Amino acid sequence: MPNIIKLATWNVNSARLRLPSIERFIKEESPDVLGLQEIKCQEDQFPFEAFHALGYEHIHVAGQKGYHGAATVSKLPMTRMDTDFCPLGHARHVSSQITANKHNFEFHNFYIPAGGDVADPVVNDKFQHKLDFIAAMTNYFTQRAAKGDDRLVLVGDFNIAPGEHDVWGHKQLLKVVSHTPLEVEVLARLQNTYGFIDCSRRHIDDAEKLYSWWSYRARDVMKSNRGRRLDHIWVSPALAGAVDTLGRDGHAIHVPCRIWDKPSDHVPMTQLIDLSKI
DNA sequence: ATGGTCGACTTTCGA
Repeated sequence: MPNIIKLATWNVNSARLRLPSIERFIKEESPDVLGLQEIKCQEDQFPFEAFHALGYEHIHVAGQKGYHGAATVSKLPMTRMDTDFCPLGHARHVSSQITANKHNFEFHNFYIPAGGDVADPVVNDKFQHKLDFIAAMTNYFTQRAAKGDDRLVLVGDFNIAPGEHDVWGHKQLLKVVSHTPLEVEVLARLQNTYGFIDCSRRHIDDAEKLYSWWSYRARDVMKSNRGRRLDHIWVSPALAGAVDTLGRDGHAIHVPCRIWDKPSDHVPMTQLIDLSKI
């Protein structure tokens, strides 16, 4: 087992329909652990065999019929954790304790609610649900943070682009769900519980545009390039050294996946973790 | 200019 492992996250918008693309991504990038969101199937419909054939022996699925859903597939041994964040009972999260070279870390895979169209919790239940879901995460990690120096990885589709250069047009999107000041604030509050490190910005300047999602509705999606950085990989401070070994080269947002055949509207991202530094 | 497109599973919802 090498000392450097690769973690990945991808909102695939249907695990079954996207399976050929997922297989291609795995062959190109060989992640050791891959968190999937929006699998859009029940657990018994998840393509376990395809992942087993690619060496992912360990699979945790939180599925439901038709909508949402998260799954984590891993080459490394995992133990399922018992956590719950969704007030509506949606399958939007799966937490796993992972063992790598005798080191343990937790891998929390999230699909935070998108929040509907109107950025007002009074008139839009979906926006309120998004805030409630993030509040449940914040409560959980606040309690955890009081106890010690845990090795945590949080990944997934957070459905919030926090920074000015995490969207194609900051001013144009200030009232658009995913980039409102209120969402940015509650995400920062979640991040502050542990002082989570935003891996995409660890070695890339805040002024550089970074996107992980582009609407299906856009024409000439890559030419117009009206993207948002909705997907995230965060690590707790105990893993800071483990993400710094390779600097900027340790992280990647795999933009070309957006123009593969039958693409997801999100692209995957990867982060290397140097186990010798934990 | 306020559309437009996906995917699952229905005659519509969530994104």
